[in-house]
Amino acid sequence: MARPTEFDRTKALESAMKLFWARGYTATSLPELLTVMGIARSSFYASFNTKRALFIECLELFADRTLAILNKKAVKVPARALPRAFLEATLLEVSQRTANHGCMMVNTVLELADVDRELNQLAIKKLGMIESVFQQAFELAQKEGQLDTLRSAQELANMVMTINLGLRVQSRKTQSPQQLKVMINNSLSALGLAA
Amino acid sequence: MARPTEFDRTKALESAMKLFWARGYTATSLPELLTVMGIARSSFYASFNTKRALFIECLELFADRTLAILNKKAVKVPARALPRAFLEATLLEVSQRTANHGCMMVNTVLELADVDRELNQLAIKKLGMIESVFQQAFELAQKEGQLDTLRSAQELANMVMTINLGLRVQSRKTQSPQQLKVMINNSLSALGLAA
DNA sequence: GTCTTTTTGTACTAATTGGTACAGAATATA
DNA sequence: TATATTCTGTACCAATTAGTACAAAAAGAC
Repeated sequence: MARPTEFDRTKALESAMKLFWARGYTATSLPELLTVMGIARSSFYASFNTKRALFIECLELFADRTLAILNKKAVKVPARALPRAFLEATLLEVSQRTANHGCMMVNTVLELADVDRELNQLAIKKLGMIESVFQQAFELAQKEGQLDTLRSAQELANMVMTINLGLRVQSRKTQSPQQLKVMINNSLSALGLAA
Repeated sequence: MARPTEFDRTKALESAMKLFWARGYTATSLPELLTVMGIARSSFYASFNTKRALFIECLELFADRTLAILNKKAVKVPARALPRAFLEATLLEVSQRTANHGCMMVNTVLELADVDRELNQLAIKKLGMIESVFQQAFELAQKEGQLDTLRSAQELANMVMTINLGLRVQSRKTQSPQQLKVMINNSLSALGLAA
């Protein structure tokens, strides 16, 4: 065998993900990708096939990380505190620059809805997985009597998602962390999940 | 003078707006625009200068129409019924295809946040005008004792906007009118504006 | 040190991008 | 009907797009 280690695939993927996250699929050009990834054109095609395939990998990386944050919180805090824990972790406990990038799944849904059905559906599926985690947490909490049953777990999870999606848009329109904090508090209190 | 009427500028602008609304700024090419507008390349540049200038015109057309709907409802229904009237008018009382396009301002904010600061700011400004209408309606209603003052008009308007933004994202992920209706009801009831 | 393999950089390609130039057609005014 | 003006269609432009070809360099295996 010969010349094994090449560059650092994981780091390159990470850099590409950040750029796609900030600028979207269409507006990100291959030369820009190569620059931030720090690799040559031929290495790119050898390792990632196409721009589109790379985008899918990036979207899945982003979704996996988001789900990891959510699942980690889900085993640490009670279900009624999960929405707050998730929103604060992803919107407040990050740099303002990161918060301003919003959520890559949400960005993708809006950018590609009528442009690339397949990528759009992938993003929608990932958002559905987030919603499922909330729903299952609420179902369990309701069974154990830790959460009132005025609303079904399914309905409540859906409402949390609507709020979540709304806040992701808010976070893309250059909001300060203070403003975002107020919005999170108000939204959660409206849902009866403030405490 | 000679040859006055050219094509129908208003209709061409309308067609362009619909395409930008559905596909966004970057993914809409000039040939596509010419096709739906039904005009030749030279006529296009004579009447609309550049693709970017056309987009600005379209965004302003969309915002004007949205504000017109909101203002019309604002003089017809009490302030606490305004959010519902607006959401139903723009999400339910339109074709499903139209609802699935979401809101052009929201789409623009997410697509161009880190791509074209100027267009992004324009979309943000228009969304701010929507929020202002809600705020002023709430202020007046509170002065006249028709709306409780548990929350300030400013806070309430902001919460309505977060819900509104969230529902625009929901509407882009191929939701049925029935699902959207449920989401609208649940969101408004969470805000204490259900009745 | 030689061989083999996989890297890398550069030079391409064909298609598409937004935008321009310009000749010729069309039409209102005179 | 002649003129002036503004339209339209086509042909172009330079730049950029994603993707390919290939020679040369690099490095482990033997």
